[in-house]
Amino acid sequence: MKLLFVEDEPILVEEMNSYFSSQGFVCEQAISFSQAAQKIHNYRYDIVILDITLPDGTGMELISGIREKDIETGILILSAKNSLNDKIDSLNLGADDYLTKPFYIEELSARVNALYRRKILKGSQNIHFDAFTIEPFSKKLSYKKQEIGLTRKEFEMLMYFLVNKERVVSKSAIAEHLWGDHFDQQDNFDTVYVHMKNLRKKLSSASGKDYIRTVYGMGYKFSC
Amino acid sequence: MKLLFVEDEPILVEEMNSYFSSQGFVCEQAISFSQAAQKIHNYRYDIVILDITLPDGTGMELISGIREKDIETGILILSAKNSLNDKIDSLNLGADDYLTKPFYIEELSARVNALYRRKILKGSQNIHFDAFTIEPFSKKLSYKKQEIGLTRKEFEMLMYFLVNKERVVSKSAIAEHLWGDHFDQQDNFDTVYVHMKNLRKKLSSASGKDYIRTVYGMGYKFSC
DNA sequence: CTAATTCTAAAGAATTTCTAAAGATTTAGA
DNA sequence: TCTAAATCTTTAGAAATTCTTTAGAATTAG
Repeated sequence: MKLLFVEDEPILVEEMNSYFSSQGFVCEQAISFSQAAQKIHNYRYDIVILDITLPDGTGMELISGIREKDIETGILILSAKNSLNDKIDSLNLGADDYLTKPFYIEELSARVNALYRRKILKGSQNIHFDAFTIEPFSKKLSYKKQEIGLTRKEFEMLMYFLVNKERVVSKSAIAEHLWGDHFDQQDNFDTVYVHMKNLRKKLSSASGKDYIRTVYGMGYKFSC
Repeated sequence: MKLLFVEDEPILVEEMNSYFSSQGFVCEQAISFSQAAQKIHNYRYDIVILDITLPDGTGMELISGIREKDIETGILILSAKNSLNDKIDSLNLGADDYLTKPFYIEELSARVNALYRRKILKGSQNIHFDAFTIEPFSKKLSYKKQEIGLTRKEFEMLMYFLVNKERVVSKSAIAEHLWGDHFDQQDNFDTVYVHMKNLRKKLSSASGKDYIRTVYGMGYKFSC
């Protein structure tokens, strides 16, 4: 469970960091909207805690930016001024909760945990890597909210890679997983090659990155 | 499970020593950064407990030194001053946990054990020798975080040596292990020689050390 | 029946593995 | 101690294997 703090007061950041780290959250921080935007662009966070009063621009844009990329990220707004307008605007844009400074860390924690529980309940057994989201139930892959059509074989192949992330999987293991008994050892791997190529192409042309590496003579390895 | 205490207060060292020894940890100590650096260079520790306020230099360098060598070593920082900066810096550099002096030995123990559990969970079925790490599932060899590409035959040969560390293995044993039935006694060992040479070269050009000694007329012996 | 998916086949690119030969080192025996 | 034989190292390139890509045929699903 990954948190991002967007906040420029180091002491507050540190306090949140240590508090949530000790609760088992993985924490990162950004001290400006631009830095936050960059981090959000490159990674995926489960909950973003966002001080909208930062000096370098409007936090509202950041909120819509997050929502554009990924509907599942929880957004919790911090605000120094108890402004009704900010509150309404940010909730309208898609924030999930709102807290006014100053606050007790325990209250923030309660709200973050509430968000966290909601996310778990909502059945977010979705799988994420970088900015990709996989919805196993509907067999859908998307990159930053944009759906990428995968065929069934491609989807199964990707799932198998994700289960075996960072491990080398042999072609026969892949074949066995995709075709079961129907796959003969005598068969050649031509069709594996073809699906591999197509899956690679779809992943890389969406993200610009390569995820599946060939380990010559041994198999393939998925990393992210 | 091997611990290293980097600490210059003899009483504290003695206390930690007896406490963790009785828990089954193997303990060593260094009373300065330079001594610690030397020990870390020569051995591999599972967890390093590091007082960053030692007088002879910056502990930050030591942290990055450890991380450069081996990503899996746990690092726990002790600090006399409750300095926020030290904490942030050291955590940023790759320390795993932080504890402020003075502390109860029980709290340190709890944190060390937490680190230990995390390490076990992380699948430490990885194999280490000197600063080399082998990840059998990802078929990866690395030296101080840097990956060394091995071909399949080289990888299998290295694994065979590690299983038979400090023993003399004959060429026919190696050949049998690498080629199974396909290897004929009538065949010559030319190809074994070639793979041996290539493996040796990769190991030595990464580390500057030779690990595989020729035992004339009998075979080869791997030591580290 | 149509469209999408899956598979086949073949060319060629990339990488590893093997072969062969020359040179170096070690051992054993004179 | 010297020499010949045996064993090992190294090199370079040939051969074999493994992988990528393409295009189109066969199959399947809607």
